[in-house]
Amino acid sequence: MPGKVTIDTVADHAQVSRQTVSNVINSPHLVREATRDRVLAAIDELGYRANHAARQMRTGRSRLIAARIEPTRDGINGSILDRFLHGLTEAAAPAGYRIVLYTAADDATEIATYDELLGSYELDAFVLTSTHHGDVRTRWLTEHEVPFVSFGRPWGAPDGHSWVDVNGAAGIAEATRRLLAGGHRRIGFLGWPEGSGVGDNRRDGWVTAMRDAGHDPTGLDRRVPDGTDEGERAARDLLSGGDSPTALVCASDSLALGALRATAGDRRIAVTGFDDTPVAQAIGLTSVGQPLAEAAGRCVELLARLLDNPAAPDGPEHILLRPHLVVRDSG
Amino acid sequence: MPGKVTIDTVADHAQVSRQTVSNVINSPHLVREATRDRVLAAIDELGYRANHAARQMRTGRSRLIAARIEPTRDGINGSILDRFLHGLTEAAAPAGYRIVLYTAADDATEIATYDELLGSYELDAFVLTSTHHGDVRTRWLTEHEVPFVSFGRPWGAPDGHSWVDVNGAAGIAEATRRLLAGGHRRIGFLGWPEGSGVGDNRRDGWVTAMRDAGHDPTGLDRRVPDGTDEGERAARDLLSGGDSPTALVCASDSLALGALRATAGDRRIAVTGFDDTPVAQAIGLTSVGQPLAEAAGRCVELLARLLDNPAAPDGPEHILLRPHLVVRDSG
DNA sequence: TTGTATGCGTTATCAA
DNA sequence: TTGATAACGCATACAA
Repeated sequence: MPGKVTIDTVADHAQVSRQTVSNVINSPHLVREATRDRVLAAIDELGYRANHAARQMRTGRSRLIAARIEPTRDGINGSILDRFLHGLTEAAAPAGYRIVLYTAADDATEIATYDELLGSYELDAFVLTSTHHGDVRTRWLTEHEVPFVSFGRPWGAPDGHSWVDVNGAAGIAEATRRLLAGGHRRIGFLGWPEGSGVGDNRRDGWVTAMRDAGHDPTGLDRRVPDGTDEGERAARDLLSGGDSPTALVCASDSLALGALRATAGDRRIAVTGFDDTPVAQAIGLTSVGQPLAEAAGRCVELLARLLDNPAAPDGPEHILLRPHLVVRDSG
Repeated sequence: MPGKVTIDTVADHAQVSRQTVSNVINSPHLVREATRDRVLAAIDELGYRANHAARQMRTGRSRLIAARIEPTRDGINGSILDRFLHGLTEAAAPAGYRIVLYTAADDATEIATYDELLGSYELDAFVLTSTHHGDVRTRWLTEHEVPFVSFGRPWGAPDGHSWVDVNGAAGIAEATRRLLAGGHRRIGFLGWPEGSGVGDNRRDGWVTAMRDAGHDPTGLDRRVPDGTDEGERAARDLLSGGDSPTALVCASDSLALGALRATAGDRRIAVTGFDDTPVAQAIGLTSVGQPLAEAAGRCVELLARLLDNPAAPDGPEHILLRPHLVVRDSG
């Protein structure tokens, strides 16, 4: 420990005042080049790094962004948000931000956590995930004037904030069209119960693709809670009738895995999943992959812009990313 | 925004000095009960929360713990550390700490990150993961007197620091013994090349269990880099000879998945994996599960103790956790 | 272009 | 048991 290097140490070393050092760091254009070089050299030589706490106290900004880490729900789908977190961490660092983690069981406790986090840590912003219908979190944050971006559209709510999302409908539509191009006509859909923004959107993609190709999707879908067993049951049900589907497009890899079990190795029935999870990779399931790293990067971009222009002259921005189909053996 | 509530606001409200408020918070025993109650009431009423930056500046402690998030290597095994992170976040919060994320491609850049993180954010401690032979990170942290705990033993290095680990050998031994009890005699092992602490340890479990049961493990193992394809090839190789194994114990779920492919649905050949990943759950693979939440909790415990007693009178502590076998269809 | 003075909110030291 | 004062390291307004 070579003694703490503060801005004063640097000032002494470079034979300038403390203020000049501060200017070199925060407003370099105010300082004559020769002076600046001397200060920079001193900073480098001494290994000076601005103390975060002191700066935060003065500016009120912590350069910390909070993000939630999920309490490991479904093992299959759980990994997506983790991958998003990876991306967030990687994108935030070069922008000078760090990611702080928190967990919350539901919206109410999440809001309580906001309150606590903001009160003591003075976080600069939040990245919300898993937005849904009737999401009270966005309203709370807006009312408290906390900068935030959501990964996920504000389903059913006004677009009062910036968000980044992936066009699930487009992804499912692409998967469906690919099957149509492959000669399939009766393509079923396994999705979630009505009312989930994400789920309804994915189903829309299937409906649109079918209609566009002149096929009536009526009766060809089942809507069940997410899960492998649920998917298996629904798929059996769908496949048991007369005129049963020759292909199944699913809203998640869990459902798709269940469907695959239901087809019991009958390779003629094509199955596609959603999210390109490790499970899909492992078992050779064709799946729609989300560009998570890009989504995370965009979130950081939007946030950085938001934080730099507190006046927000641009208004909220919305970015809709296209997913990509990863074709594997399953059809 | 009802105006910032600082310690002075509380002091005014409770008719005491600022210092007394501080004492109520940090050294309650110094304050008379009546005074304390009055202050506490004021704190509650005003919704006061200590400003983190100011406290940090004074005490030099940030109550922030850094942990690495992996750059999504193998999709199958990647999830383990994420689950560990979940546990860390959950355990840290009640102890008054938060987890800050960072990424690093290798040990060298990780050390550079330590330096930067410590210099500017003044993190209190680090949680290391994926310790390995010749790990330079632990030495750096020790030399710089940075408190840290590792999840993973210091393979081949002196136990100079506290760590938490899971007894992989015991887990593999248990899996092996279970197969022995089920009548298997020729039990093969699929592991990683020699030199990886974790891998060698897992293999030891198999060797020990076999020898204890009076069986010679010689020639019954293959050691390959982790991966599904590698596992499949190695399993084929192992199964192709005469007197081929009737069961395969694997060092990872990736290898086990490969082995499962090699057995091509021959249910008589039992396969077990390691880590109880989502993939194992999805395909019904028997696997050894690590108590990740508990490991994370223990890490926080050790860290908290370390940070409270900077003198470290206890010396480093070591905690070895037992994994548990999750039995599924695969044997 | 550079320097001086001040304050951010907290805790530690010391005196009362 | 309580209170006054200083100090942590930095950035800003203002003066030179």
